[in-house]
Amino acid sequence: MSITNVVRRKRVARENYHHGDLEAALIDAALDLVRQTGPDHLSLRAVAQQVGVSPSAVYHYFPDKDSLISRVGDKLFIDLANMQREALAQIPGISARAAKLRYRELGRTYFRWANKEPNLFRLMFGGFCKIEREGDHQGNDAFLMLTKCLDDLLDTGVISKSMRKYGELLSWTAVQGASTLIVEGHLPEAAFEDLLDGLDLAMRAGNMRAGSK
Amino acid sequence: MSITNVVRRKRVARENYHHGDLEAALIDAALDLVRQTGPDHLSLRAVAQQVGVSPSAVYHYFPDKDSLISRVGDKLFIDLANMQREALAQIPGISARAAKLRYRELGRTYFRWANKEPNLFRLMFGGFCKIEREGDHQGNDAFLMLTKCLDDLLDTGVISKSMRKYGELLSWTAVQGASTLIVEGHLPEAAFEDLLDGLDLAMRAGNMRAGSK
DNA sequence: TGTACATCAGTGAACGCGCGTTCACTGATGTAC
DNA sequence: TGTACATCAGTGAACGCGCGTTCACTGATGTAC
Repeated sequence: MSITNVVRRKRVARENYHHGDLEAALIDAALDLVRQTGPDHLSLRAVAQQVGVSPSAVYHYFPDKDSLISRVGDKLFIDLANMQREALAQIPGISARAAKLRYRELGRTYFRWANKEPNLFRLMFGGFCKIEREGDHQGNDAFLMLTKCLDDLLDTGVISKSMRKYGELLSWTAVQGASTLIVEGHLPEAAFEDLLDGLDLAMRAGNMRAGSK
Repeated sequence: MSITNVVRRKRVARENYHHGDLEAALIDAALDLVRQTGPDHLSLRAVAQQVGVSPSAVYHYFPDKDSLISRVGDKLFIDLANMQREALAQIPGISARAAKLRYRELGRTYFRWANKEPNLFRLMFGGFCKIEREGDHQGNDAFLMLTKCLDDLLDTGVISKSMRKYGELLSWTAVQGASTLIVEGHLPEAAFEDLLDGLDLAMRAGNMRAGSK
């Protein structure tokens, strides 16, 4: 079947009896409902209703409710990575200044995402969706962007060689933890910028000569 | 009513018709069920059944299900703080070495808690229980212990004055984030000790002279 | 010490509801000739 | 181009269930005299 064929079929189908891309529509609807009501409280029937389809139709695309939720989780991780990619694209350049801005912006984007949509953040990190390849963070886009950022910071002499080793780990965990603690009300929102300042300073540990402005 | 009176009444009651301390028993049972099945999936009826009491009895002690869950959350925070207190008590002394060990043990206890009982950890930080006084972390026991640890590290010259300022924030967020990311399968378990190493190094940033072994 | 009574801590039935999942089905669509 | 047929993408009714919450109640307990 040619691509053209697929496209034509979709277009025609969408207007009539067949939905066209029900799978994607279900994921989007589920995402929207999670956003509004939280990851617990998501119901299959509500998702189907939102799309305007019978509950049983869902089972043509997902074996059960959990796998639908997992797919929503997958999409959220992709969305977050895309958001970070766009943020980085706004700050080009190989200067130390640009590298520093990119590093902070990467963290801010992560936090902003969490803070703006707490329920989506909870779905991602609250044990609702299974991680397919455990611990395989290396392969994911967001992690690669962080690695690139840290490499730039090292190359431009902003951070120390000795701290570079812990760069991804310390940055990711601190930003993740701050996001959770702020979202859940354990820390005030302003704490996030403080944390970025702390990370800036921390990442210079080991050779202060290179850490000058 | 005297204390003796209360105690006697409790003892007698427990054996007969009246439960004696149903409120605490319900919280314990709820905690146990959350531990097994996760914070979503907790049902009032199951809690009542576990205690051996009718579902409606719960309403003599809690206005609704959510407030029971919140009470479980409160207890968990207290339990964690107690566990940390006990861990610190095992490492007395005012030496730099003791201070360093206490600092690491504080983080490890937090992580061990999360890793051993993921469902309880999810209840605490997954948006299931309302925080009564938002952002009032200063008052809580665990935070005070962390502050004390960091003061000791500063006094013994292990960490820098400039990083001391960010001590609580950076330590708490990093440990919290690492716990979440490891529990949820985004990072391998071994990453936690790496993180502690990274934090040790980071906290010396600003004046390396003081950071010598 | 014994009795009458108020209070207290629970019961048990019922409410209305929404849930995930199954199943046989139907009507639209695409395809072969 | 027209027709017969297979396939595909949905429907809708039903299943059995467990849920949170309410309400009138009852039997045990504590208290006053």
